[in-house]
Amino acid sequence: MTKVLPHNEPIEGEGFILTRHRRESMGRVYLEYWLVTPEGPVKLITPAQREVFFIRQEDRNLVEQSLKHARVRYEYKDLALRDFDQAPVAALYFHTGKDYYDAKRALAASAITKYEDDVRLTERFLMERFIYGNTQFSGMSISSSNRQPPSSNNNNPISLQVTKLKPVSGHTIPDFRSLSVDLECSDKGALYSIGMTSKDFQRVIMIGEQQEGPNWIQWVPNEKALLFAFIASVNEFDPDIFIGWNVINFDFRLLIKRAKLQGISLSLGRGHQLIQWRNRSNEVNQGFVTIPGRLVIDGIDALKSATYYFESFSLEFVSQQLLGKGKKTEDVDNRMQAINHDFKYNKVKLAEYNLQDCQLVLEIFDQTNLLAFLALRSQLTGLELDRQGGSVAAFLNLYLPKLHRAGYVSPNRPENGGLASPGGYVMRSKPGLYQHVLVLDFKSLYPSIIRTFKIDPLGLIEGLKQQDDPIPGYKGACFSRDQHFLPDIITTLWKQRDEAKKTKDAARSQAIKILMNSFYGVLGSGGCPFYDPRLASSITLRGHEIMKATAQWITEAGYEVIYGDTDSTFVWLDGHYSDEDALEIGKSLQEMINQRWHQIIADEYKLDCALEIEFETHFKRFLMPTIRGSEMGSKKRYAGLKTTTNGEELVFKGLETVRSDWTALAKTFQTKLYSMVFSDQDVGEYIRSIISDTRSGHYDQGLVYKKRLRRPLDQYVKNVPPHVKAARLADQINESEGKTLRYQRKGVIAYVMTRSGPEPLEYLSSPIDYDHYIEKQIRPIAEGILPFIDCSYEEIASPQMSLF
DNA sequence: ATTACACGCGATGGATG
DNA sequence: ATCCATCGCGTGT
Repeated sequence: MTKVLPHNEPIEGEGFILTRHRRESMGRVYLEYWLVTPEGPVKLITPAQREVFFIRQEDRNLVEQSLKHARVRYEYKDLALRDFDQAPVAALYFHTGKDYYDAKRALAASAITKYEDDVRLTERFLMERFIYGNTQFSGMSISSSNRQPPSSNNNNPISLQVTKLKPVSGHTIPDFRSLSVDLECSDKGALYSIGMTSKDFQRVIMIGEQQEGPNWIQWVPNEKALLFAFIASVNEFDPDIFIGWNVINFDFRLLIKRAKLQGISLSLGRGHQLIQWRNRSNEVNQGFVTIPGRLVIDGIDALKSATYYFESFSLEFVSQQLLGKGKKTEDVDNRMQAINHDFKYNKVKLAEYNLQDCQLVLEIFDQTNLLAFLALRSQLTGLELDRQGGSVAAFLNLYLPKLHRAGYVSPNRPENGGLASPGGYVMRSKPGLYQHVLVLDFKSLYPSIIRTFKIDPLGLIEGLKQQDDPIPGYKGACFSRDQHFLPDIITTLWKQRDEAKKTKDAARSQAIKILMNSFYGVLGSGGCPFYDPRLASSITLRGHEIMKATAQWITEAGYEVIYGDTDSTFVWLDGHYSDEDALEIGKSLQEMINQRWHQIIADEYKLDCALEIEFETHFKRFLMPTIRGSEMGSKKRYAGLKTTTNGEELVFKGLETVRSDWTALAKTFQTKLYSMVFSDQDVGEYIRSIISDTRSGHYDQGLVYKKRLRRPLDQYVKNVPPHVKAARLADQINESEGKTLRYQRKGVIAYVMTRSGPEPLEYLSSPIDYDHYIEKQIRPIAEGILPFIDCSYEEIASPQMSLF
């Protein structure tokens, strides 16, 4: 394909929006979008745009006085739009960022209400055109060949002046060119080498004398040359996306720092622009990078946003879990030593190590389909590919353009975070050791309530204007029968998800599920401009009603409901049933409940019912525990035994086994103990053996507590819990030995309870306090289940105890 | 660079007697 | 010595 295009030729095409930028020149604002297209990278430049926000027309005089006083240049225009109080609004337009920000400041000072003054122009431009992820573009070419520096290769991207941008139907996942990057450096941050891999590319740039080794090693004399060689490699490979492990806050952060130190411009952009670093507010150690035309995506962040969860997000741990392979386990201190040693004496080995890390990241992305997931999310929400969180922004992207067309501007966020709304209904439970417990779940309960009862911000406003026959909500809410958007947005997503499930497109189904479930959270969050307790409560309190009525019907059908949480109902079949009988009952309850809800919602509300309950699980054995030291049934904690295609499976919810802050000893013990109880085995001997083996040191490896330090170490002031004691001890020792302090700014601490209190695992010095583990890890677990088989821990344990 | 609330449990540290 | 409110964490949905 020819790269040098004539100037001012018409071009059109289709692509995925990778990066968005706002440029200002000659007193005008332009937007720049970099696209990934089948023909390669394309840069779109929009015509000049105006910044905008809205005010009430009644405030015009005040506003104009204020703006005049602040010497702001603006344009005022009355609009046919209203705010949620039905007051007519006007737009204020600005040609420059300075005027826009000056105006915002001036109006804030005089406490004049502004609307939508925090919508970024790059986003507004796309959302108002209903462009989400992909777009169809047409425009005129801009020749850029004469603007390239001489060092550049022939990868001249296509640039064009946009005349039209349109949404695209369909969801093509672009074939991203991704490059996995990893740095090696000294403990002071001096660079040793940079590794890069892709499907068809591998290179390690290494500082050192040319020597024997694989041809993918490029030798450079010093750090300056290393950085130049890296920039050259990037231009040569021309990646859309850099990937890596903690790649933003470690690798790129360090690259920027070293380049500054060496006085080098780190021009990694597609048009040779500089990479930019921005600090996240309040967080010194975390930030973002901006590279025009390219993205940097961190594997850890990406996995988390796809709802992967690992005990540890180290590259080693995650590779083992996902790929079944990793690198050699290593201690952080020793690893640094090994790298320093290899850099001196074995550079080829260091290069191989460097390359291996790149390769593992590449394989993790491949295995998990992460980029496809992120692209799908971007296509659903219009958010940037690398955006984390952003539920509110996603909602606004989908909702605002529709709201404007319905004649309204967005309200503002509540001043003080807003009042709390009730959450899900959690039934009191009936404790016991059961046979045959069925679980029935409402599928996506909150989205289905929104769909059925037309819960919607606009719908609430319209419903409250004396309408004929609004749909009742809670806390005084009424919803319009026909004016609303959210129910239809969810219905569309729901259908798309069913499609995705049908075609076994797990990434897509997952992305849709997350988005659908985020809508309730957004409406109930003070961080969302549409927050209204009437919206949130009309969802959750309807949920309460549905749960209670459902339980009532099951009771009337002759079965006992022993527990329920938000959208699930646990039904005990008291009596002897075969597996087939249980299955039949489950199905018939499902039928009955679905049928009755459809009936009620049609008869009483004249609405279509989107509620759907599903018979999910048949537990052959089930334990609903009591609250510790009480007769009351517990909530959010239970265990059960169910049959799957792979045999029997033990399920634990909320109990110690699934809690990361309990010891391996406790988890092993609980799993074994429950499985014995569920198969009616005698447990006395097992418990006694666990106690005595613990005391004799047999399980010492399993006595480690791991707990997060969720705040900086010096901010634990009201209380000093054991894990903080251990962390402080560890860093005291680190300091006295001249080592790096490891627990000052959040993290995870591993500690052991000794006779002199909690001690960090890495500096364990006192004898282990076995009594602590027996009393605090074994005993409570035994006491959670023994009463249900008429045993007491005292009786089982004391004969053994008396020997000591 | 702003989805929610409900819940249990162990430890802490001050109050209580 | 015991009680009790609170803290801190992790979890369920």
